Formats: sequence, structure tokens, C-alpha cells
Amino acid sequence: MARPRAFDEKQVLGAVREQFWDAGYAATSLEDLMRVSGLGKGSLYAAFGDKRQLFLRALHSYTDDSHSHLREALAEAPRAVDALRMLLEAPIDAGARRGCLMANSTCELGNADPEVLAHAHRTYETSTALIADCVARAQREGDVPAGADPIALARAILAAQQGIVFMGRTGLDTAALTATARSLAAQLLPNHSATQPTA
Amino acid sequence: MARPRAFDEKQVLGAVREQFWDAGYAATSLEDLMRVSGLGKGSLYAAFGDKRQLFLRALHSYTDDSHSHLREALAEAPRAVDALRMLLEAPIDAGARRGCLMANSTCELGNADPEVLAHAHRTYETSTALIADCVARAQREGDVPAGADPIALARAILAAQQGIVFMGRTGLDTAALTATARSLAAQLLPNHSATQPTA
DNA sequence: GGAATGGTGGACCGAACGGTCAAGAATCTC
DNA sequence: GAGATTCTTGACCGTTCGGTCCACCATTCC
Repeated sequence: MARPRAFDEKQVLGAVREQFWDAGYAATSLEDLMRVSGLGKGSLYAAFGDKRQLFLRALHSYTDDSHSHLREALAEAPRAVDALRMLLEAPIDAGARRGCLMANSTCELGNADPEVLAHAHRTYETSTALIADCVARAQREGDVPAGADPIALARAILAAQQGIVFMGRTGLDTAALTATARSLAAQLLPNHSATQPTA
Repeated sequence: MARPRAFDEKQVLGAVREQFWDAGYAATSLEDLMRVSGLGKGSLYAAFGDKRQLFLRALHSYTDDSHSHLREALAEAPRAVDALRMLLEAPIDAGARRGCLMANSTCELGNADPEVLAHAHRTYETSTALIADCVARAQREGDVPAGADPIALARAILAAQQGIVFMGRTGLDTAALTATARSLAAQLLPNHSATQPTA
């Protein structure tokens, strides 16, 4: 044992993640990473390896957090169908314009870096499974027709959500984006119970 | 007048476009551009300006072509609703894994380059308008409920299409992708006439 | 408190980048 | 055919990149 680390790994990873999220992988230089982390080159390399490995660490931390939040959001809602509907509107408020780090990374590096592609595949398969579980719960609660295939509907919801995220990146105004999200929600998850009218 | 150009501008732009499409903007070096175009640095700079301008030219040629094809596809179909449904399945076959150049560029550069962002916004507004026209025709043909807002439905279809394109980029297998596209098509454009059953 | 341990920061490196320029080659006008 | 004009080629430039390395120093154990 000797001199302990002067930085918090989680904190550094968070700052680095924000930087990659804002600028992308290629457009982020080591100088940027040193600035946002407050660390020197040597420390960064000793702690995380090279730029790509640091990026992959940041990406993993991002998807881990995303899935945690997704799990919570899907579990907390009193009615599963409400959680599913919220899934489509969620990407509008937060962050908004810079999209999703995983999606951005897939677009930028998916062709060139098999590990990024594989991680993207795994990540969205997990998301699909989480959403499918929620769909199944909504079916048990009578809000989604029992005949539907949970996985298929989950894939449709996920694709629609990613589409909404992307349309947000193109600069589509919030009003149109919200309307689009509501429209997709209404058509993918129509009101199934008899008590309320469909919007 | 003196020595004429030894290359075809359209051809060069096409080759360059493919390169940017495959590798993205930052990951494409001038050497790559020289290789795929067969031109020297000087010729490229004299004809198109710097790398960014060349990229923007390639991007414009891509969106122009895309809109031409979209116009054709929407006009050719005997029934407008079929064209709209095809819109959701189209991204699956062709090219597939590398997605859409405009979408990729938006993800990579949208945050950093206002001109790319503005072009993305214009492009997708145009696409929305073209699709909305087709929705209106489908309404006149009785295949889409007359009450629906053509622009709103067009935005939903466009978002869904971009979502499908993106899921293709993540490595989702063709079967699942096709099923997702069909599912979204069925829910966004349900069979409205009484003669055929809904899939 | 001395020595060993390991984190830290910045100087340093070769390579590759985007971009410039000048000289040579090819074509048109007269 | 001579000259003018444009295109083409490739050598060249300064900058910045990612990555390495080492001298310095704070901490811990004995």
C-alpha cells in the first residue's frame, strides 16, 4: 500500500461519459478527457487503459444505469401500461437534443467496432426483455390484449422510442415531438378498458 | 476553356458518399477519399473545397436522391396505403446494416455542426410533407380514417421508420426486424376496409 | 522517520491528420 | 503549331492526435 488514488473512479467515469455523449467518440480528444476529468494523461492511462477502453467503460456504465432506471420505471408504475406509455414520452424532456449515448455510439462506431456493435445488440435485447416483462404484466392487468406477443410488442415499442429519440435529435420542436409520441403511444397501446375514451 | 476535367463529378460524389456512409465523417481520412475517388488531393480541393464541404455536397446528393426515390415510391403504388406500409419495410432489405447516411450524420455531427443539424431538420420536414401527402391520398382512397391528421400520422410513420432503421443497425436479425416493421405497420395503418382481415 | 510503494503530471514521441503549393501535363483558341 | 489556360499530381507543411515514459511526490508500513 502506498499513496491512494486522489480521484473517485465513478466520478471520472461520469464526467468522461458526459463528454463522449456531447461530442461523440472521434470528436473527443485526450485533452478533452483530461479537462473534464481533471486528471493527467498518465493517470487516465494507468487507471483505464487507452481511449477506446475508457470509452467502453463509460458506455457500459451508461447502459447499466439506463437499465437500472428502466427497471425502476417499469416496476414503480401502478399500472404497467402507463409505464409503457411513459417510455415513449420519456426521451422528450431529459437531455433531449443529444439523444442517447448508446444509440449515438452505435451509429458512429457500429460499422467499425464489433465490440460496440455486440454491446449494442446485447443492450437492446435486454431492453426488449425488460419491456416484454412489463407488457406481460399489462396483459395480466387487462390493459393489453392477451393475444399479443409480448416480445413483438416490446420490439415495436422500443423501435418507436428510438425513432422518437432520433426525431428529437433532428431538431423537431418539442410540441411536434410530444404529439408524435402520444400518437404512437395511442396506436401501439390503445385504451383497452371500457371506462375511458381513447384520446 | 482549356483542359477539361478528367473525372465525372457525379461519379466522384457517389464514391465519396459511399465512403462517408460506411465509415462516418471523422473516421474517413483524406487518403480514403483519394482512394475511392481516384483523385489527388489537389483535384479534390480545387473541385469541392475542404473535407467538410465535400461531405456536405455528398450529404445533399444523398438526401436529394432519397427524396426522389421517396416521391417515386409514393406515387407509383396503386394504393397510397400500400406505399406507406412499404415505407416501414423498405429499410430492411437494402444496405441494411449501415443505416441511413442522413441519420448517421445527424447522430455524429448534429451536436457540433449547426449546418448538418439544419439540413437534417429540413430533410425530415420535407419527408414528413411527402408522407403526409400520401396519407391524404390514402384517406381519399378510404384506407385511412378521414379524421386523422395527415401530418401527425406522417410524423408517426417517419419516426417508426427511423426506429426500424436504427434497430437494424444494432444487429437485430432480419426476421425480428421484419416482424417489427409489420407489427408497426399493422398498428399505425390498420386495415380500414371491410373486405380483408387484419393480419 | 526512513524506505518502499504506487499515484501523478507533464515532457516527449512518431504517426497521421487536413490542407497548401508549385511544377508538369493536357487541352483549347487563334 | 504557339501560347494561354486549366487540370492534375505529389511533395511538403504545421498541427494535433493517441500513446509512452520518467522524474517527482504523497502516503503507508515498519
